[in-house]
Amino acid sequence: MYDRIKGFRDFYPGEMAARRATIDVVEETARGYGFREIGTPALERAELWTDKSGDDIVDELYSFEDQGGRHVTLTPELTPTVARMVVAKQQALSKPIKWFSTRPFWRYEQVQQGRQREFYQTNVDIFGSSEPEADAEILAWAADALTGLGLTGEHFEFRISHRDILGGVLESYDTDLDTDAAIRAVDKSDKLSQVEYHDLLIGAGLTADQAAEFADLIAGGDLEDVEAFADSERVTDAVENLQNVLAAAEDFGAREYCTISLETARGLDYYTGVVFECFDSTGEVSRSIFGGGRYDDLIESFGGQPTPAVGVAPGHATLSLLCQRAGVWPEEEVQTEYYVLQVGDTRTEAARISRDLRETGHVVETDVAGRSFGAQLNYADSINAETVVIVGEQDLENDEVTIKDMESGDQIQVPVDSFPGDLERPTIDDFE
RNA sequence: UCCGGGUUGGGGUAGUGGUUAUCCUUCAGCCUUGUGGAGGCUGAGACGCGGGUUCGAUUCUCGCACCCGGACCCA
Repeated sequence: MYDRIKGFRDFYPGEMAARRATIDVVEETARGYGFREIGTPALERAELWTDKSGDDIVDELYSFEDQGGRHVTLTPELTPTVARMVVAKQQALSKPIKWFSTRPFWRYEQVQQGRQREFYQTNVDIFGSSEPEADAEILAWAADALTGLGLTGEHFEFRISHRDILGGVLESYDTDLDTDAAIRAVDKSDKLSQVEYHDLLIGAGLTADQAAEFADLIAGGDLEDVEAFADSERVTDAVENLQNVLAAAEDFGAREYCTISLETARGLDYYTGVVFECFDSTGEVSRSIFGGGRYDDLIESFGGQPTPAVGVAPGHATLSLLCQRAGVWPEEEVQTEYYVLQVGDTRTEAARISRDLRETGHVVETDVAGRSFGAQLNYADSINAETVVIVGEQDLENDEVTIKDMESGDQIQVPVDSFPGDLERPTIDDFE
């Protein structure tokens, strides 16, 4: 016996069937918006990450030197790869560029609930539009994908904010402020006590009074208050942009899932405008389900023409947790439409029937193990076969086969020549 | 990297410093070359790995691996 690698998972057919159904919903929703699927390498040059984030990040990468002496890494996220792809063909690609992909990523991290070292994400991005409609379309896609999975507004919410609101309000204090530290404090405020939160803000350079005032303002989430308080062009523009995105989201059917939450900061990295995170409304899944936002500077920083971008990337592990808590996770079982049961030397006829049934797109199994009647029926039951076609020597003597409905146990003899005939989905009901 | 809790056939479990490790389930075959979801019989299958203590360790002990939570982190 060999052990699995920690943080890597096997998916057996039952669970995989549920995952496949979920991925299909998410991807079909993206196709419906005209997002086009792309394929990307598992391995990239490590410089894609170390150049931007420093060598410390290597600790969290599955990176190594390959036989050609290249410093490579399993990709921990899609964004740099997509940015590279956009830059490489920037002139050739018609805008806006709307891409999606579902695939695994790898990070050497501590394993926790909803977080493995190999994990799957569906990335959905729009490049080449700075209009609020692009942000709203990302939100609308995410909302459609989740509702398509059977979730409702009772199960999830998008907490939405704008990077320039926090930054702009902080800027309006005329003190020497560590803005990044303050934003980091806001991002963590959920998990901190009020005292700890205020202490962090004070540590970033605010006075105690300012910290309390700032915390109240941000927690209040009232855009007009914020705008009036900061009284700066940057904040005014940000508020207007956020309101425009929400207005578009209204038309796109996603507004009802959005809550303004200025405490949502989404880290510090490449986000530049609207940011949002999806949360479990019941609070049972404590961390955010996924996040997204606008990153208008990234393409340029990868050597391309300035190109606005907005995207989101739901992880399938947290998505699965959310669906399970909500009771809408698909049944974890395999499905089979027909089992063609052979008794005696009936392979030729059984094969013909199996092939005919598969022609019309059905899942059809037949015996490949030389098993007895009882054992075959047992197996048919175990694979959830809906209909069993018994091709037996006795039936064939009368030029018949037996159709058996597995749920009711009812069965009926039908002429072998008329099965499956022209029927798309023959069941016992067609012959009674 | 750190903290807590775990690990006995495929799954779920009982138990013990010393005979053949308990029970349920599962799987395979048979009873039954013609009827699964009922029964009977037969069979398969486990003390996570390594070191230590001991005459003897699945049991005590240490380390490691893996699992479940959590902290940090989260591009």
